[in-house]
Amino acid sequence: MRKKEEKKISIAVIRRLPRYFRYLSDLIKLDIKRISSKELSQRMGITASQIRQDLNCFGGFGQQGYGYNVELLYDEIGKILGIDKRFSCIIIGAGNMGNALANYQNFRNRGYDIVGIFDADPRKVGTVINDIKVYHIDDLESFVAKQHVDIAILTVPGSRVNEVASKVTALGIKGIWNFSPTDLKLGSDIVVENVHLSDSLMVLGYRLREKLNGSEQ
Amino acid sequence: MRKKEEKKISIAVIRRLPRYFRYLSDLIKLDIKRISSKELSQRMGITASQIRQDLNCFGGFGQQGYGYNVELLYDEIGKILGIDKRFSCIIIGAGNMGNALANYQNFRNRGYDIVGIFDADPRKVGTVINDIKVYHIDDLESFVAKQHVDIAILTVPGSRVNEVASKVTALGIKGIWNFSPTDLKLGSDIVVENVHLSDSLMVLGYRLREKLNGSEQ
DNA sequence: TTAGAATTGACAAAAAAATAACAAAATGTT
DNA sequence: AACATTTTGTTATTTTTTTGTCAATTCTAA
Repeated sequence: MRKKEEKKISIAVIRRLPRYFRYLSDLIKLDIKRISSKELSQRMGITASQIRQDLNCFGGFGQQGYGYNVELLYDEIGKILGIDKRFSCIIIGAGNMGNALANYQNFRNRGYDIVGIFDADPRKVGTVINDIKVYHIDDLESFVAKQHVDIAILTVPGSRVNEVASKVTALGIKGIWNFSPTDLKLGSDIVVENVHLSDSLMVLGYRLREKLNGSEQ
Repeated sequence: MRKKEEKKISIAVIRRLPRYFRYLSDLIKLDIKRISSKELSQRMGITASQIRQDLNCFGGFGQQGYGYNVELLYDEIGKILGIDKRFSCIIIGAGNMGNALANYQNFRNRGYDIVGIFDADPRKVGTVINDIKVYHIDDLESFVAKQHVDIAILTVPGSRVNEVASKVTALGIKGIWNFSPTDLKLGSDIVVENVHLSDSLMVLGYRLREKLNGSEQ
């Protein structure tokens, strides 16, 4: 019932956790109290074996002959993902994507507070997006000196992102959520998660064309 | 020099292609004419072996003792990704994310034309975003009857997405780029590419916390 | 209370992916 | 022109990931 000690967990497993979390959240909404790995596997379209093995990386949350208690499992995965802890985030780049992210209420629910938005455009500075103030990028240093920031969300053009990322790193921010198409070249003491939308779209295009061509034959 | 016949290419390889494409584009901008798998591997932070093996899934684009011709390789990967072909896309959901995507010029450069935006909110209908008209969701059927649509980009709330996805599927659209946090339950004749932003952010949070805790010890 | 059914956790096997190794071919150098 | 160097394409090996199996445990129902 307690957590396994220090067996390095693969990133593939980690990336599945939010999905489990979503499905469990849905089960709670449906007022389902218990679930077997078999039934969950059918809902999620993966194997029961994988679910059991994934969950066992973190400890035995289930019970033989019974399955998993939905609410308990939800809480446990939430703890693993750190939903109970809060992160302080800033958005750099008040363009369309920055705007969209600033307006996402979901992030706050998941423990991510957006405490400021930064941009180089003086016309944007001083405005407010979803109750969050827009500051000039030059005020980033003094802002970070006053208020701790865990994560910088970068929605700046690809041409600027390396410069901004260096600045952010120099200020001691340890996490970057990068929306620019450019890969960041940074040291190993900073965690970067990329969201390359164009890449994703191109993969969709490839798969779609493959499917369409395949059905012609 | 010609393409390998019908050896099924894994999705892991496909997902790396856009990244190769980006790096080659950068090399062209730097006016670099040739590159070895070794040098590219150093730039990209992966192994040379992987690059050679990935590229060989599609054919021998390199030359022993020389390496790869940057421009040629760029063109070949472009062809594989179908950059030369065009896709007709619509955005469903004219909220913040829909707006942001409608304003991305990059998609058009990559062969993805956004030909219409749809929303249920009558206040949005009739407006124009980045020269693209916003229509009422009820006009989707007649729109699709007049104009072929390959891909639907879904930026609607999670609560609506299944309903919208069914409608889209019924109209014969074969590709979905899904931005809602909900997984879509659809038949196998439709290709779905998910962009689960919350999932990505939670993974960043996990990795960041792991790093911070790890350095404490 | 007992027997049968269900289901996990752990381990084994299989499959997939990544990396390494190397012969073959082209380049560059003297 | 000869030879050392570079570098690919391909095959072999290793590692990682996924899937399958089953004893042990708990539940359920008579």
